[in-house]
Amino acid sequence: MKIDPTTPADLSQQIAKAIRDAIISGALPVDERLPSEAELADQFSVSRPTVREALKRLAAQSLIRTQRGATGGAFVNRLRFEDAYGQQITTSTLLLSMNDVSFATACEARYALERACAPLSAARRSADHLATMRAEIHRQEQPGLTDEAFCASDVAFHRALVDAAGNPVLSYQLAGAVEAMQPLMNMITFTARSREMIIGLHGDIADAITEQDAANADKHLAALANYTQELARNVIARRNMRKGAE
Amino acid sequence: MKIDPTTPADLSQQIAKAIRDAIISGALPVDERLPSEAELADQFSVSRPTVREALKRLAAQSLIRTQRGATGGAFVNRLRFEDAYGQQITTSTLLLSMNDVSFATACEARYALERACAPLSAARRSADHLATMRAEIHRQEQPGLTDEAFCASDVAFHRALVDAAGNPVLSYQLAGAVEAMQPLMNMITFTARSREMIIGLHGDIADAITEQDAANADKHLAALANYTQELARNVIARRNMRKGAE
DNA sequence: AATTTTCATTTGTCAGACAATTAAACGTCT
DNA sequence: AGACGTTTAATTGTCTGACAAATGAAAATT
Repeated sequence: MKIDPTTPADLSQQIAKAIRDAIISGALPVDERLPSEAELADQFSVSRPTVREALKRLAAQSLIRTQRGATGGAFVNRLRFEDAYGQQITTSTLLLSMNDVSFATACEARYALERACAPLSAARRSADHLATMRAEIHRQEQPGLTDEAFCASDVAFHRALVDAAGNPVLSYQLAGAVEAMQPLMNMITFTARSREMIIGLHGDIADAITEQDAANADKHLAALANYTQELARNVIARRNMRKGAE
Repeated sequence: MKIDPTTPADLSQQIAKAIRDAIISGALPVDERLPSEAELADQFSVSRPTVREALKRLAAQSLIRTQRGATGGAFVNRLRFEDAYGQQITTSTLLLSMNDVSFATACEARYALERACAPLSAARRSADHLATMRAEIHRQEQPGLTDEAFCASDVAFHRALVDAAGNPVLSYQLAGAVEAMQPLMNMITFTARSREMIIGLHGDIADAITEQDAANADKHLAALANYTQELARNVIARRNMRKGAE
């Protein structure tokens, strides 16, 4: 592993890239121990703090883990789906909040992806996933539920629907789309009436998945997508009216 | 922003989390300048190297950018879709290579997501996207093309198809799925015969998108998914046979 | 008024030191 | 010999102080 000595700035970034490339290429396999910080400093001809900054960059991406002590050091970390979920959700949330993505765009993406999962979920759903979906619907029917709790349960319902597809790659991809929507969904305060409608559609979807009826599941998901978009349009229109009245 | 003084280890991680939470919550808006490293060190009662390690963690996630000089410092970075693509691709690639995800699973996820885009692409495709797709098909027909170049062109074709949906959130999500597959696809050395078949299906898909025929686009994408899976099964079967003969 | 110079501020890097942690090596006692 | 405590060496975590490099603002000069 070499770094370019002609561009002196950001040594820690260059070192991080060199090590990251070695991990991606497979030259450093999972659980392999990196040389100690002192050895890396020697190899790259930099100081230990600079090496440490590079290692912290990699740790922030869950590419390495560190351990203190005699046999400690930095080890190549097996990137697990659960670890990646968190990063995916953080990134997606910030992308939406920092780039003026309209609710309509985010909502469209979310339901398009979710509808892609539905046929697989219908085919492979386990009793566990069905039970989770039913439990969340039941929770959503509780009258005293706060808007935040309702939205959280909504997310849990949809994640169960996605997980039912039994494809971890899909679950990972969808985690970002579904979870990142929650702050936007929270902006839309659900009235009792709209909750009723949504719970009804959740029930229809759960029924279709139970009966392994992919076409019906898709139909009801599409209906839910349309209803959500309509709700959002109303909320936005009302907000604009209020603004105009001020 | 406070950090927990009772768990002394990993101060830089705690500081990074505190600042990250402030960014996600919106307390630190885009382009806001953070206090200087010396000031942060004072505020958190740690040394400057520790603060720097925390800032490097955030820089690794593209949450901040730094600038030297009198009016320099660390600024909250607007996370752009292009920046997020890279991280998404790195993470997806490592997830697939480190977790023994089967080709079938990855392929299923990829085509499920891509088929979710197809109806939107059919409705909204621009002349630009159509031209890109045709150009890549033309490139794929060149007889002297290496396997690597063919795969790269394949990726470009599918990215144009996804981008045609005109939804940046979808493009972001799909980037990981499509690009991360490339190393796996490269394992499958395409014969001249299979290239012909794939190019034909690409043409069918491009035709359907041109005619804004969502149903046909989906049909041909499904056919491409099936054919890819079949190719993979053959390659794997042949490899196992060779292993058995040794 | 325009240009050059100086200067203060900030990040980037380095050297050296000590604390905390950890497992292995070592010694001691039964 | 084996079990159990002790020492020790290696390694990361943190701190202090220093200097270099970049950069914009202020001051000096033409």
